[in-house]
Amino acid sequence: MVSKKRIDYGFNGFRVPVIPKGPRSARRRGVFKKANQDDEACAFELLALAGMLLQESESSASSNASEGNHQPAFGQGVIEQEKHDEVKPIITDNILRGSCGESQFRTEVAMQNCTQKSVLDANADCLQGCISANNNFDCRRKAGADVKSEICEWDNKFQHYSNRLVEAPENFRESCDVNVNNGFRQEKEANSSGFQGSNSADKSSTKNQLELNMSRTLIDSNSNAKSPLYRKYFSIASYSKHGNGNKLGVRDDDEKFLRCSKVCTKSKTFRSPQRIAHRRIRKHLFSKHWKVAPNLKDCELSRSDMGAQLLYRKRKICQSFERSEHKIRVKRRKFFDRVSGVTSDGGFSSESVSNSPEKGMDNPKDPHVKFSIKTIRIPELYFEVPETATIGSLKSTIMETVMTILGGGAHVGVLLQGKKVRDDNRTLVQTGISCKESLDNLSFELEPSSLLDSAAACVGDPPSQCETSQPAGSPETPVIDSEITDTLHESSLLTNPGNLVESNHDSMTSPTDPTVDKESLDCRALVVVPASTDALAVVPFSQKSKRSECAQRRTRRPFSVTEVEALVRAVEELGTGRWRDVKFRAFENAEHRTYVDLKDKWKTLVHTAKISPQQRRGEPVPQELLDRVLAAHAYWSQHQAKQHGGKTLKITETSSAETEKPSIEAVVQSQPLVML
DNA sequence: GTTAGGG
DNA sequence: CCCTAAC
Repeated sequence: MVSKKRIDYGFNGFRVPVIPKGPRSARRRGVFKKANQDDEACAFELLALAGMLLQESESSASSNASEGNHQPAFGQGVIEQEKHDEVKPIITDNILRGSCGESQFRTEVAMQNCTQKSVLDANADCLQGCISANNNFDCRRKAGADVKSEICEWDNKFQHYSNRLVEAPENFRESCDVNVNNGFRQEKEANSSGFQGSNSADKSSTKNQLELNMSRTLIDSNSNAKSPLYRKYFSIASYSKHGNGNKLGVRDDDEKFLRCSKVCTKSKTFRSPQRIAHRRIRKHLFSKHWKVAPNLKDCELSRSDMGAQLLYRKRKICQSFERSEHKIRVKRRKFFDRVSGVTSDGGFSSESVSNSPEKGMDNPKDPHVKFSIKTIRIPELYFEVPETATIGSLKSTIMETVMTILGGGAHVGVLLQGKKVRDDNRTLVQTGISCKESLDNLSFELEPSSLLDSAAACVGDPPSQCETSQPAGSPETPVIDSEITDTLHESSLLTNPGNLVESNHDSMTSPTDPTVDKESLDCRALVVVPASTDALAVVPFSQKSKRSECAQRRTRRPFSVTEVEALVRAVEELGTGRWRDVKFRAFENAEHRTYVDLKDKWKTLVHTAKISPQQRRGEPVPQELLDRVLAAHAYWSQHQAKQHGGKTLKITETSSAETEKPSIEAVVQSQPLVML
């Protein structure tokens, strides 16, 4: 279990545990306790090495950039490592973390234990090639390369290398020596001379040179970390080798690897543990990350399947890796959404789309892509509310407008990287929406029906909904339907005081029944499903059901003080039974105010004037206006029967003649209201 | 189509 | 603000 734990640990981020300074602490930690897990131990160490190799590869990429090729002695056709600006496999990324802390320590240890280096160095190269190829799989896959053939290539190299390792360990050792002395950029020479089979005549001299150079490079690495590659190398040596006279007292720990090292150094049994180690490594690599063919034969038998699975698993890795980051991204995005508020998409768009890859990808034959829309952005809506408006009223105002728009009829649009995908017959795979990367660039949009070229979009809708069509994104008149046009029209007017008499004193406060808001939500176009469900979170109602089952309620628009004043003045002039005239006189251009609305408002004004100020809600109406309301109400209640058939002026004259209200008429005459 | 009144 | 009877 310990070994497994270690393996997991390595895979969980390749945080190679810091080797304790003393055997006791090492034992206490139980990090390297078990000695009968040699294979796993080797695998682990190799994985750790792989991490450092990769680290080296990255760091040397910059320092040795001018040197050209710095690939390991893995073969002539080693796939070039791409830059890392793209999504990297999790294994690579995590490798880079935490493996440096003890490398120094290992370097010191390795000074005295370098004889076994070649064996594990071979493994290291294998792993380097493996992971390098692994990286390239992902990158190339994204670039559209033939990954399958690359996989085969990698496999061939692996096989070839393994055979070399078995057949000519001495030659390979020399090649490793060269590498150690000169670094990765010497790999070509290593391949041509040592690896391909050089005479091992001055093997001893090579060895001496090796040790000499190791000492030197140790200094180098100690001084300025010029060659982390060597640290990497030494580190492996320290893991595999466990000499006596270990000054640093890690013998205890190293002995845990004694069996492994012993086995590995025997030429007869050399093959098997190495194979096992390879296989283990591969197995773990695959099982942990790819869950694919555990050995070469399997790979050879079905390369294509392997390629597919590799791709699939690799994608899975990336997805699982990205998921955590994606959460952060989503959070940030949510935050930004709240801050920014207004956008210019010209429609509703889901700003964050996520999926659940691990479940949806379980069956490669019929993968499912799950979506959940976590935020909805509402663009192109402008509100102007007084400073005294409550948060609740603001919410209500926004909610009502949103619901009005949604109720006006919307269709779901799919945008990939900001571009609309119009072909409804294409599959997700064909469109490229089946992978996680594209999901990040996927968004949904609620398109207003009037924007659709399809005539069906307007079926059953009033003609005005089609007439009001305007380009989405137009800041002035984003159009969903006539109702919304109306709403937004006024809203834009409100920002334009010159167009509206009531500009500066408008109130969006809700002075009346708050339950209206709740009622208005009952039959809206969107049903937001709780995020816990897996289904698409936003389910648009069909227009037909909406239209037939629930006629759309108009946006609630509380009367402003200005409007109240105009209404009072008109009623004072015209009386309470001529709402059509009142409409034409004072609200002719206010299309959203019907004479029924004016009548209702007068009714509520009378009621408001009769109740105590504490009972009143909404934006306060000046008491002076309310007094006039009561006076006019009383007057016209008395004179209701006397005003038929007369013009305003005549009535006024009559009224003034009969009653005591000449001043009212004077005011009305002198200041006719013009409402837009 | 308007008015009036209840909801 | 909606609904609708009544006109």
